[in-house]
Amino acid sequence: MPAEPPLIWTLPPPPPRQRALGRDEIVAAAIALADEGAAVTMKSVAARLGPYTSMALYRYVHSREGLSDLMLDTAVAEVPVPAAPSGDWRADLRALAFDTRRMLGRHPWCALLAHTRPPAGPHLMRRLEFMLAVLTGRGATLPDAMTYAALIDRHVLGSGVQEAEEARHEPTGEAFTEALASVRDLAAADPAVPLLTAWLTNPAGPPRDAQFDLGLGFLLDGIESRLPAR
Amino acid sequence: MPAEPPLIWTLPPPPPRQRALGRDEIVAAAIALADEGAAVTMKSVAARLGPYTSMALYRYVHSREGLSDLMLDTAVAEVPVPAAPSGDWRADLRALAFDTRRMLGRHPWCALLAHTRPPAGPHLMRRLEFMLAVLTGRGATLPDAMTYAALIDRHVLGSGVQEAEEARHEPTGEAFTEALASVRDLAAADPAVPLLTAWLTNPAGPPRDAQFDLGLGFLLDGIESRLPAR
DNA sequence: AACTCAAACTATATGCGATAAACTCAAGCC
DNA sequence: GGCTTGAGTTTATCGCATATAGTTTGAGTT
Repeated sequence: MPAEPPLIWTLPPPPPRQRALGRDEIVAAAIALADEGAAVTMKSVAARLGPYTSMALYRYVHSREGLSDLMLDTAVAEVPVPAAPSGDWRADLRALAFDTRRMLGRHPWCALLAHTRPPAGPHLMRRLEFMLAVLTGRGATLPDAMTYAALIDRHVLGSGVQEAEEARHEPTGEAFTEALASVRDLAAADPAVPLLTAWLTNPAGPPRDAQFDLGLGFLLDGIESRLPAR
Repeated sequence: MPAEPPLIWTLPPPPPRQRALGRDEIVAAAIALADEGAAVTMKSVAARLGPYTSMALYRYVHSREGLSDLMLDTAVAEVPVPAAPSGDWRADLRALAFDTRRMLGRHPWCALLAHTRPPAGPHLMRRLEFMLAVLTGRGATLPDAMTYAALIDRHVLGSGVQEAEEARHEPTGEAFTEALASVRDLAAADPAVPLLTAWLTNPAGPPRDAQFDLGLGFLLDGIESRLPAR
C-alpha cells in the first residue's frame, strides 16, 4: 500500500529561497571541492552552495568546461605578479616560478588542467606577459622570450603534475605502501631492470624543492647563455 | 499495439562468429582509434574489432583503466631502447629523447596518459632503466640519475602534451583561426598585455623541433656540469 | 551421435555525469 | 490585475563504465 502523503501541516515550512548565485561563489565552491580531492561535478558544486540543482549553474558558467576554465584562471590569480620587472631577470623568473609552484601545491588539480586548457584567461595572460616583459627587457626577442617562457612553464607544470600524482596516492600509507610494493615486485621480477629495482627498494633523492630548483637553474643557465651580452 | 516479432525465417542467417578476441588485438584497436582522434570507449573499441559488445573486452583488459595502461605501455614499446649504453651518455639520452618524441608524435594521446598513470609497464620500466644505466655509467649516483631522468622526461612529456594540444586544434583551419582570433582579441582588449598581443598578432618562433632540442640541450648541459669530472 | 562443460560473448540493468527544453514562481512594472 | 523577466527546477536524454546474470558454442567425452 502506498503511504499516505503527509499533510502539509506536519511538514516544516519551506526554507527561504536564497536567490542570486554568482559566478564567484560557484567557482569558489568548485575550487574548494577540488582542493579537498572531491569530484567536481555540476551536482556536487551546486549542492555545496545550498539547496540548488546542477542546472542552476549553467546560467553562470555556461558549461562544465567553462567552469574548469574559470577555476584555472581563479587559481592562477593567486600567483603574485609584479607590475613590472625588477631589473634582475633571473630573480624575477625564479620568484614567479616558485610562487606558481606554491600555488600548484595548494591546488594540485590545477597543473593537469593548465596542461589541457588554452591559456586564455586574464590572469594567465598577465602572468605570461610578465615573463615576456622580463625576458625582452633583458634583450631577448619576443619569439625567443616566448620559447623560454614555455620552457620554464613546462618545468613548473610538469613538476606540478608529477607531485600532484604522487600526493594523490601517498596520504594513506596503507594502500600506497602496497601499491609501491607491487610495482617493486614487478620490477624485481624483471631481471632487465636492476637499477630501477634498486631504487624502488630504497627510493632516495634530494627533496622535491631542491629537485625543482635544480631543473629551473639548468633552464635559467641555458637561457642566460643565449641572452645578449651585457 | 506491439509489433509482432518477425518470424525467424524472414531474418538473415546469423553471420559466422569470429571467436577469440585477445589482449593484443584489443589494445591495437584502441590505439588505432586514439590515433585517429576518435573517442576510445569500450563500445567503440569492441565495435572496431567486429560484432562485439563492450562487455566482451572486460575478460581481457579488466577495466577501462587497464586498457589505458596497456595502450600506454604498448606505445612506449615502439621507442627503441638500446641494450646497453654506447659510451656517449649525451648522445644516448638525446637519441632516446628524440625517439620518444617521435613516438609521441605518432600517438599524441600518449603524452597526457603518461602524465596521469604510474610508470609501471614493462616497456616503460626498461626505458627508464636505460636512462639510469646511461647516467650511472657516467658516474651519477642512482638518486641523482633518477632526478635527471625525471627532469628530461618532464621536458619530453611536457612538449608532447603541448604539441598534442596544439595539433588537436589546428587541423581545421576554420575553427582554429577563429579561436586564435578570439584569443587575440581578448588579449588586445587588455591593455596590460601588449607583448602577448604582439606575439598573438604575429606568432613567430623557431620550429618545434628546434625549441625541443634547445630545452633538452639546456638540461643536458646542466646535468653535465654536475657529473663527476672525467 | 548425443551430451557436457567451460570459455567466450551478450543482455540487462544501474548509476553517474552533462546538458537541452520546458516549466514554475515570485517580483516588479505598467 | 495581468505581463514580463529573472532565477531556479523538473524532466528527459544521451554517453559511458561496469556488475550480474544469462546464452551460445565448440571441443572433448562417452
